[in-house]
Amino acid sequence: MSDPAPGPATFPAAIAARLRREILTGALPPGSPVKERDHAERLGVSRTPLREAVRILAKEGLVTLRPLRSPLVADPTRDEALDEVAVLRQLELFGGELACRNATAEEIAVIARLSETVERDHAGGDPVEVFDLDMQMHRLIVAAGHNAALARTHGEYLARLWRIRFMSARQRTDADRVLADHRGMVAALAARDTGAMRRHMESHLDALVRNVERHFAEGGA
Amino acid sequence: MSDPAPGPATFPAAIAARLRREILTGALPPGSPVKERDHAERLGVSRTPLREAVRILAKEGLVTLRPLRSPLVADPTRDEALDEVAVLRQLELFGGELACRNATAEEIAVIARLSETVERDHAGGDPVEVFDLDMQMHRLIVAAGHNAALARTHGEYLARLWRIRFMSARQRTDADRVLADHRGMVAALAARDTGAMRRHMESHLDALVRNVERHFAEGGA
DNA sequence: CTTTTCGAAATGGTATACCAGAATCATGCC
DNA sequence: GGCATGATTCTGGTATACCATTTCGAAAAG
Repeated sequence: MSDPAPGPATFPAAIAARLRREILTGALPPGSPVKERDHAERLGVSRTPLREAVRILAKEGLVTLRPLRSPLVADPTRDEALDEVAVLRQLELFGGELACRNATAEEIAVIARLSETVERDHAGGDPVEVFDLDMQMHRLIVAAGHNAALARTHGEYLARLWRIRFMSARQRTDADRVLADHRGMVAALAARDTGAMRRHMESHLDALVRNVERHFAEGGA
Repeated sequence: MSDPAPGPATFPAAIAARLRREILTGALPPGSPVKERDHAERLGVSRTPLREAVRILAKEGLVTLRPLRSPLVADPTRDEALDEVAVLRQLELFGGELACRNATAEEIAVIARLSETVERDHAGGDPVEVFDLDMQMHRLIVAAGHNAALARTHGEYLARLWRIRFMSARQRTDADRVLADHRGMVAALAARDTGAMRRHMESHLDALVRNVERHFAEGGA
């Protein structure tokens, strides 16, 4: 979420990254069609790689495919979003448990440093930047569990929920409690205390559920 | 796993289904390259849809993509497979818990009927058929949890682990304990007893872990 | 004025031609 | 004889042309 307008993206993954950014920032609003020719011309690329990029985004759940029709930018309902949060919760709790068991000292140190960075930059830093750091921390914790399949699937859910998380988080930051959760998670990880880790992660994830519910209650798109 | 040699598959999903079957049955052994031109000609289809089919299989984890190289039929190591089983375990346990809470009476009845079918056909029936029914039962239980995201992700893991599960199950059936687990799961579901459900599913999934470990210990491919 | 119908434009799906990088093998040098 | 090196062949990546279906507006019937 930093590059402004890079040159013509050549690989499908790069095209997907660009479209993903446009979707997540709202430049491509939910429900809008993703027409192959239009976006291909706009991005200075052929239909073939753009088509593949759309498929990548579809697999991530950011766009929904319709046979013989234009794909649409995904527009999950409240219940669908909560279902995804529920799965994310299970994946992340499992990741935390594995991290307590398998994380190396270096990984713990990196996570602790990142937590401090978030805490330091929280007040003055760019909210988007802080939000990305927060997500990166969760990703690192799961990665520290040393289960590649879990890390991959967890990453997919994070990507799919990025926009909702972002729009939920910017409404009310809950800054103090979020930071307290982070501190608790880092401490639990350092102590390899799976019970404490689970408690702090549950607190964190419960807050996410509340944020999402409030987001939709306030007519979020 | 029934159609012998259908006519030219026209849609990518159909092509993917055919390739999937060939991979899971071992016709395309793990590690073998999936060359676009060869298979496109063999299946009487162009490279474009076949390419998309390969991407579908890649997302399912059945083939691994390499930049500028032929994709390979996936050949997971023991640890990778066990990692995936561990995630499947979490997903399935969560599905069982949700099923106890959200399943309708009709869904419970369907699952109970299927369990009886498996039990009846187990002795004489085709092993492949029985295996598919077993997997279908797990799929139905998770689906009864009424969490679409969970069902989708769980289905992906089932597909990815199909071959290993199949080759593990055919070695030693563990028939009696498997059927006992099924009965226990159905009973727990009917009683909406999440604790009992979890215990029986854990028994089932522990057996799966043992099967996979034995499969690799015996030099499984 | 509303509704239906027909046709032109648009759009996704597929086939094919072309391009760039990689693998392979023959050849020549050490 | 072994190894580096080069050209040929093969393979995935991309662009483009063609086709089938859908869509949507205009025109005509009610």
